[in-house]
Amino acid sequence: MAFTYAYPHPAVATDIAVFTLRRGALHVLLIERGGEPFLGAWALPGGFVQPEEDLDACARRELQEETGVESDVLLHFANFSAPCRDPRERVISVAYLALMPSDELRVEGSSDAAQAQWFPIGDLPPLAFDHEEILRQALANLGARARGVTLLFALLPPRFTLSQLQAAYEAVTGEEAEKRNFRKMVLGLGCVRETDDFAHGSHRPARLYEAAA
Amino acid sequence: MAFTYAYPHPAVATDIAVFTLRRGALHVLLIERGGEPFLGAWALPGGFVQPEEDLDACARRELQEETGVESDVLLHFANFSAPCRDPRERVISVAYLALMPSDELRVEGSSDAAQAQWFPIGDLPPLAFDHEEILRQALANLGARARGVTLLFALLPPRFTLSQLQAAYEAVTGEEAEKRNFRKMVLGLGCVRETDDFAHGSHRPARLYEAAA
DNA sequence: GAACTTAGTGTCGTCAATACACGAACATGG
DNA sequence: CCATGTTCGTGTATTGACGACACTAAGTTC
Repeated sequence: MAFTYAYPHPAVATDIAVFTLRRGALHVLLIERGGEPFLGAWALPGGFVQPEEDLDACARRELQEETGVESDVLLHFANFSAPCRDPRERVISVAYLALMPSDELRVEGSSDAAQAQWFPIGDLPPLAFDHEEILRQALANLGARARGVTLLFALLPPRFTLSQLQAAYEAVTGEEAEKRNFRKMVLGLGCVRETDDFAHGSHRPARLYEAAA
Repeated sequence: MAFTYAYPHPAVATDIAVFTLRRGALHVLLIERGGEPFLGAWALPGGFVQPEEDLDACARRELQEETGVESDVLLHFANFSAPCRDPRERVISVAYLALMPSDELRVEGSSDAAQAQWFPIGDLPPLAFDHEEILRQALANLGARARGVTLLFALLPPRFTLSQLQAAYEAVTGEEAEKRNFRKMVLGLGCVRETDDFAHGSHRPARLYEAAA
């Protein structure tokens, strides 16, 4: 066995708050725990870091394992390290937030998760561990970063209308935006490029945009 | 022994980039390592998390032990978790940045540190581990947060002149500010309160300000 | 083809940020 | 003590950004 430092080693896990939009409302993905502690309770997906991966890779792997999806956006936003946040032993949680377009949801259970399910923000069950606090901070962080707009692309399909983008903006920040000003801002930022195609289906078709190079 | 999760446990440490201003230039505190690995190399202060403390407390304690000072500002900004960043075993580093007024420096060595010393940014020795990368990110993060101005109070004595504040702003962000506009901005933010005292010593005395309630 | 619904646009007023120059107050040195 | 030098401290005019606001355009649906 290799040398190890003479200090106690805590367990280290990542927890991921995965957000998506469904019918215009922000939802978060929760799993029902399949083991102790908190058997049967809802929790954020996540798991322990493996020896050969860094924390980003751990979060990406756990997300893949527990939801079957890969997210372009996977952002670390805080650590949670209270000594007793897990009743069994010390676990330091490295918290990430992830975004995905609602199309790509393939919610599946796994060994650690009896089931996985989307919950609307604002109608959440009680959560295991300190996950309510983690989720609170994830939402605050997401809201702050959403002002840059580019983050929101990860909540939308590859091509989207400006109305969709605005709806995402409003759902995430909680603030209403004025249509003309919002469009001016987005186009002014230069972060979208217009395509020649239009979204049909309801009333007047809307031009489709995509993320700029 | 209590139950432990059946996953390998990495070592977890905090590393702290402590900044101060000396003669108008931003400096960072480095220690000369007193043990292997990287014996004799310069490194950021830091150390392993103890069972009964959370990460913030760990950073605060290490800062106290290795520099003898307590900082009001101690901010987590990133994790560093490449599996091989420490040659002996896996160590996940939780990186903090701290600020302190140049008055309060009591640089002392310790068991882990042969000596501690302030280095000007821009004239740094080679650093141990991945500490050069950590420091780079700390500087970028500090620069971004300094625009809020309130963070800068931690670099100054309790009462300071607006010229001092502006010098701190310029040293940290690297950008020059226009005197009248800078004062307008600071006073407009309402984050400082003027006192009835003045700083004497050179030429015309400058009014002293303090952090607003 | 009439009615409905969403898409898309331009202007004006207000406010914030920028650039810019000089008199005031004190220290220093002759 | 007076002249000089240095930093402190202020106001205005211009410009660009942001917010409010109402109507026409284009398809869909009935």
